[in-house]
Parts: sequence; C-alpha cells; structure tokens
Amino acid sequence: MTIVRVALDVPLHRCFDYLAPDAGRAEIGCRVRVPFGRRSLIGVIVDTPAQSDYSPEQLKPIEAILNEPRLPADWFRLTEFCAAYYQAPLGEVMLSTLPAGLRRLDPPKAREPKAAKEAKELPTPTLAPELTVEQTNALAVVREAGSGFKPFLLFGVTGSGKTEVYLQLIADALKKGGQVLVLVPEINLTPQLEARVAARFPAAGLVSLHSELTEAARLRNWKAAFDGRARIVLGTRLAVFTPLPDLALIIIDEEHDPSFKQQDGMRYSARDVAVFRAHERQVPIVLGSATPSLESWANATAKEMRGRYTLLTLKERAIEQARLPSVQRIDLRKEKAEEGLSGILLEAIEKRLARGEQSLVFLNRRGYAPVLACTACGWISNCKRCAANLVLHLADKRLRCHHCGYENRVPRTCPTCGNQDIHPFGRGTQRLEEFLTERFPQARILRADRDVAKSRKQWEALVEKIHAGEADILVGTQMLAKGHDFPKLTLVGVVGADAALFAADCRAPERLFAQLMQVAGRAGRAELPGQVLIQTQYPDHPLYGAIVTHDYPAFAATQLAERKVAGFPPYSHQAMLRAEAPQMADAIAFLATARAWPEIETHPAVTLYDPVPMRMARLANLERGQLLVECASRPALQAFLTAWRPQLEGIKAPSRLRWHLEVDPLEF
DNA sequence: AGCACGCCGACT
DNA sequence: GTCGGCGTGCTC
Repeated sequence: MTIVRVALDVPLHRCFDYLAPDAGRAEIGCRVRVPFGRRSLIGVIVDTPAQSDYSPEQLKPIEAILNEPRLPADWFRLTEFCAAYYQAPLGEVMLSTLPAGLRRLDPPKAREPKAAKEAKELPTPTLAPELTVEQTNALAVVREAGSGFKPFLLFGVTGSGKTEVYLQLIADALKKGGQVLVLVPEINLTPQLEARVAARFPAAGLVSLHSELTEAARLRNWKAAFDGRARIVLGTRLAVFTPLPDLALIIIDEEHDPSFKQQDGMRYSARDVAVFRAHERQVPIVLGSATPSLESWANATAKEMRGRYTLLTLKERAIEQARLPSVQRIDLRKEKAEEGLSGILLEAIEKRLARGEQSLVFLNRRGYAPVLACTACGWISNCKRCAANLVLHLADKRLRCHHCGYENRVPRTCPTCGNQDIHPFGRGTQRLEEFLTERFPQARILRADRDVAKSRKQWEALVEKIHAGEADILVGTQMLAKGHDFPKLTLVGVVGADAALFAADCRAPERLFAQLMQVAGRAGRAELPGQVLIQTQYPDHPLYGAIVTHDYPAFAATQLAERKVAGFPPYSHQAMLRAEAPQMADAIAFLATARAWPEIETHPAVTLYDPVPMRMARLANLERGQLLVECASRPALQAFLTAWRPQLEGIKAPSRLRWHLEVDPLEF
C-alpha cells in the first residue's frame, strides 16, 4: 500500500492522507474517490509521501482511482499559486476550477459530438486585411520579443484594429505549433470575436469555455484543450485554468473589464492569474483595451514600475473613413430639460429620425424611477431586507429591490399616512422610453436593459432587431455599451452619468470613463460620422474633458497622480476582510477581534484600518462590515495574510456570522 | 461545507 | 413523552 495525499473540496486549509493499492497507479495528478466522514468525495492526488502524520490504522483506503485525465504539473503550480495568493484552500481551488463533470461522483456520460459535424469540410479561412502602420509596428514589437514571458499592453480605441493584431499573433503561435488562450469578459457580449477567430482559423479546432455551456459541452471542450486537439481556447475568466500542453500565447481582450474578477468563492482576478500563468509557462501575454485598468496602465507607463509591461498603441481607427465621434457636453445648468432630456439632445434625435439613422440614449439605471415617495409624510419605498430603495417598475407594476430581488405591488396610497399623493422620483430607462414614445410618436423605440433581455435568447433577438434597423431610438443601460456595432447608429446621448463622479469608491471614475468611452464608440462606426452628447451638471469636470478629447492617457495620468498621493493601488496593495451577520455589532466585533491580533506588530509595513459598515450596509437581511488592509509591498502583505488567516479561523463568533478575505479587492 | 451528536423548548 | 431548533466538533 502507498500513501496518497489528497486535496478535497472542503473549506479546510489542509490535505488528507489515504491508502492506495500499489498496483493501482495512484499518481500525482490523478483524481480519486475517497471516504470523507460519512460521505464520499472526489479529490486530486497532490503527493505520494513516504510517511503520514497519521498512523496507518488511521488512514482509510481510497475507493477508486480515476486515471484520466491526469492533471499536469503546470496546472498544479497555477492552482497552488492561487491558493496561496488568494488565501483559499487548495482543494477548493483545484476542484472549483475543473469542469463539473470531473468533480462530480456521477459524471454524465459525455456524448460524442455528431459525426456529421466532423465530416463537414472545413471552410476556407477568411483573409487578413491589409494592416495599418500602427498595427504593423505593434506586431513587430511583439514578434521581436520572441517566445519567452513578456507582457504587452495593447492600447487602442474601439475600431483601431486590436482584434486584427490578436489574429496575426494567434497565426504566429499556431504556426509554431502552439496553443492560444483568449480570455474575454462575457461570452455573449463578444460573439463576433469568436466568429472572427473561428473564420480565420477553421482548422484550429477552436473551443469556447464559459458558464453558459452545458455540463457535457464544457467537459468536452475542456478535454479538447487538455489533450491538445483544440489549438485555440476562447473563454471567460474560468477558462484561465484550462490545462494547455502547448500553450504559446495568452490574449486578454478588454483587460480592464470588472467581470474578470470573480466576486464569490475564490475571489480571483483572471487577468492577474493569466499574467502569472504566462510567466510560469514563459509565454507572451497581450492585454488589450481602449481604457486599460490603471494597474496595467501604470505597469506599462509609470516610472516606478520600470516598464514591466510593454505599451503598444493604436491611435487611429483602422476602418477606412471612420473617425472618432465628436463628443460634446450639454450644460444642464443652462439648458432646460424636459423629463431629463435637454432640448439639444431632443433636436439631435429628431435630426436622426429625419435622416433615417439610429439614436441611443444611454442611462445606466433600469426601471421606471429609482424610488417612490410620499410628499406628505416623507415615506420612501425602501427594501425591508437591504439598505437600498425599491425601484419602481411601472411596466409590470412592481416595486423591486435590485440587490436582493425582493418585490412588492405598487401601493396606491402612502403605506404610512394614507396620502394619495405618492410620486416616482428620478428616472430610469422605462420612464425615458415612455417619454420618448410620447415625444416622438412616429419613431420606433426599443428599450434594452436586463428587464427586457432577461435571457441570452431575448438579448440576441433584440440585437437582431436593432441590426435589422427595426428601431429608430434605443434606450438602454450598460448592456448596449459593449460589444455590438450598430451600423446606422450615429447619435449617443448620455444621461444621468454625474452620480458616478462623486461616488465613494475610488475606482468609480475609472469605470465611468471606460463605460463612456465604450458607449461613445457605438456612434458612427461605418461611413456615417458619429456624435456623442453628454448631459451634465458638471461640464468642467476633468473626466468629461478627457472624454471629449478621447484622451485616456491624460485621464489616467490624473487618476494615477491621485492614487499616488492617497497611497492607493497600484501604489499599494490591499486586502479586505468582510464579515456579515444578522446584527452589525457582531460583524464589527468579529472584525475588531481580527484587528486586535497582537502579532500585527510584527508586520510593521502593513496598515489595518478600522472596521466599518460596508457602503451597502445591509443586504438580504445581513448586516455587513469590512476591514481594509494595506501595504506598499506585495510580499509583505502576503506574509501578513498568511500568518493572519489562521488566526481568523480561531475567532469565536455567532454561528450565523460569515466572513471572507479578499485579496486585491476591486469594490469597496 | 456537510454531517453527526447533544441538549433544551413546544407540540401531537 | 417526542420533534426539532442550532451550538459544537470532526472529517485522513
């Protein structure tokens, strides 16, 4: 009998030893089924130690060895790094990054893909278009760097041809016999990238990996990547963990996008994990964005970072005749607005209607109005379970909490004083749609938000309609800003963006800038020139100034200067301890105990702030508090967290209290 | 995390 | 008298 050390998907920071028959090929990287307490679990063999801390009698024999697939050594280094860096149990990391079919006891029998599909003749690859000078230069820099680890930041506005650069680099990597990993923020927002890659490399066996795939499809695609049949893997953040024997290049499109950050379980940043992976495998990595994250921008431009990343810039739009849209501010202090829309914007819409072009009104707030209130007694519609207002949805006559999902009928009179005079305050997309319908009765108006496009199918149908020119005016949120190009869209009106200017979160301006650049990029992509009108009470705000001049570097420079003064990332590193409990006092008490650990003194480089309630202090009947940890040195922060985390596990707290530690938090 | 055990309150 | 609430402890 041999001893095997097994990582299991349990929230315990240790592995478990078992006995395995010598004959059974129980080797590192194999999955095994083992008895655990009264249950049976799937785990991964991480070691075959000569000795165990437990006596042989205490060790239970494994139940089964699952030899295929055998997880490779570099996958071990990747998951071990993540477990250490994000303070997560190794087994949890390993098992959660495998497709469900490999971590379940009763894996569904993977059906072979239909033979007809394989027999189909491969289409002729689409041809590469002629490159611009900038694209040629960018490619030359990457090619010159060769095949080792080297991170590049490909900075280029919408339409500047980043995708073509990716495609050429993919071609290079494939030619050398390598595999390519392409990460995208959300698969349903970037279907055209998948289509373009597939069309250019029809023989590369492109597979996609994202959470919308069925379990069987995900397992099938994972295996194709694992055994090298798929030469290109295109996926969302979870794809960063896919074993790739011949990995030669990693590409991250829209690298600034917050959806690369996992917000539950192991809270990792797929972008950062990808950079680690590229380093570990000694392959180049290209991060692309029109509005890079400040972290990446600093790595590519700041003196302090000593050029960790190489900056590649695409300034010009690659599509002929297409120019950057003209962006103007509308001063709401001077312009009269009707239902939140200024005369200038309404006139601009009218002009587009006359010319048969499309307009988009961008408002990142769904529903009819963000709150319903009583003018007599001051009652406002708030959520019983959250520190948030219930949003009025007139389309289906409901009051709805956008945070916990609680919903209610719309009362006819004030619930506290009986007054009939209750009013919606503020504006959401439904209200704008209603007003525009009234104002432009001849126009075809389409609203695009999560209420209208609940499923992927509904969303695709909506996009189809817009493409077919079945809408004159679009009213939409965030959803419309990403991905799709609408050729007849020549006007974008931005409404209600000011709120984000003064948000407490230091990353709010960065996100707003990215969002505005993205939505502005929707205007005038083809031969029609585009116009963007931003309605604001603060036309002199530097953020808008930078949007008007399309000047991300200037914006980033001011933001980085502010971060430097404040000692914020990327000039420091952070971790956040969060606790939630039915009573805020319990959550804060837990954090205070964590804060009072005496050995904190032995980590002088680390700053711990006071425990405070979170900005959204109550969510779904749980009160939430947080404690920020900051340190100029990443290794020092890591050393502290590694010593601190076991202490946290020992803190006695009410059973309903939950806590987690997040490294490199994005939201505050 | 599960899943057991165990010890007190309010039901058929 | 039991059903069941959740506090506590353990999993090689």
